[in-house]
Amino acid sequence: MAGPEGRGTPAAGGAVAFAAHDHAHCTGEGMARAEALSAASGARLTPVRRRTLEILLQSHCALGAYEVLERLAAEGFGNQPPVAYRALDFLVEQGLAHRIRRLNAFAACMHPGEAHSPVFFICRACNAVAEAPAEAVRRATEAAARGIGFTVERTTVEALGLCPACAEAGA
Amino acid sequence: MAGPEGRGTPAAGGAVAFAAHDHAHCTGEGMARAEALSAASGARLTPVRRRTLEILLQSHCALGAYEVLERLAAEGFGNQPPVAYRALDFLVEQGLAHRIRRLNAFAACMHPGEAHSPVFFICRACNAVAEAPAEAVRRATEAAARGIGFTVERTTVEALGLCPACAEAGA
DNA sequence: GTCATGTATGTAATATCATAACATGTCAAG
DNA sequence: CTTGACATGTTATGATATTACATACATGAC
Ligand SMILES: [Zn+2]
Ligand SMILES: [Zn+2]
Ligand SMILES: [Zn+2]
Ligand SMILES: [Zn+2]
Repeated sequence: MAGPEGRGTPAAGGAVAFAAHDHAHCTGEGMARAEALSAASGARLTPVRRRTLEILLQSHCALGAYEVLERLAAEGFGNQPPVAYRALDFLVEQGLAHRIRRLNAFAACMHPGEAHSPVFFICRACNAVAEAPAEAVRRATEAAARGIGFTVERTTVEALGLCPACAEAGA
Repeated sequence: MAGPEGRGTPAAGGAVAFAAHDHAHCTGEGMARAEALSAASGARLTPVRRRTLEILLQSHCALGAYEVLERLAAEGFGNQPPVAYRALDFLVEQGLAHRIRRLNAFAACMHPGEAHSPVFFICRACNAVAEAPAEAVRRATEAAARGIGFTVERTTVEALGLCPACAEAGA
């Protein structure tokens, strides 16, 4: 129902991409890709999981587990934390969503399927979040790891700063 | 009193550096640098703050705020969460400690003073943590940021994987 | 000195995030 | 129809973090 909203002020948003664009398209596209990937991998995209992904895509924001839970519960799914955490963990494992640790929140992946090591850019003024592929960052991290004999399996890269809109407004 | 210990099993550690080395030296050296930097910048390294840094340096591990609090309280400082969080936040702001989000923990900085954008390597088997400078990672992140008009102020880079010891043991 | 001001600390209460443990339901293979 | 694997629901609790307010301490005017 509601447009993009979530963490941060409603006015400011918390959008997963900075540029304006067609949300409905994102959502439809995202669900279609998720379906395809799940079918291919044999992962079971059950009703709660599917709906959880839709919620993330529709909100187009980073949402806390309890925000997701609220929406799920309002639609007749369980209303206890594990319901949301389990669905979210599944999505993260399948590469359909990401966890953003600085915000204690989750966001639908903008590039599912493609092998990617995303960087998240988080605006400290409006809480908007953008996911960008960053192969170069991954390579640099692994180079540093080799120097100390560490084997990298996953990396979390989150940058805090100002989105284009807030930088302009603040200037 | 106790040697290095904290998050994770006492046996396994959670050390802030993988290689064996002289803890006492680290601690003394670390406190001396902290003193010098605080004097230079005018920051007030008060008793709680000073002791908090010592605790991090001595433990030589990533410690949770409540673990730090426990130790502070045992020495007569306040025993409520804000006491620990305030001291830890101060240290992080001054660049004397880092917050490790994946572990909900804090660790003394191994390279205070030097401008650095650290990468943390976290062993998923033994919880050991190593801090490594990674200028190349910062540059790659900023390059990606420029592409979308984002202004980076701080970055968090945490890599999960296997430390040399655990990789060998597991192999 | 003492007064006002800013900063640091102490404490109580509460908010927020996350998981453990167990019960119930669903579905397909045997 | 039973069994086993997996998903979901629910209760309870644990772990992490912050708000709000009270108190103490420093510093610099007056
Ligand atoms: Zn992604
Ligand atoms: Zn912004
Ligand atoms: Zn450091
Ligand atoms: Zn290890």
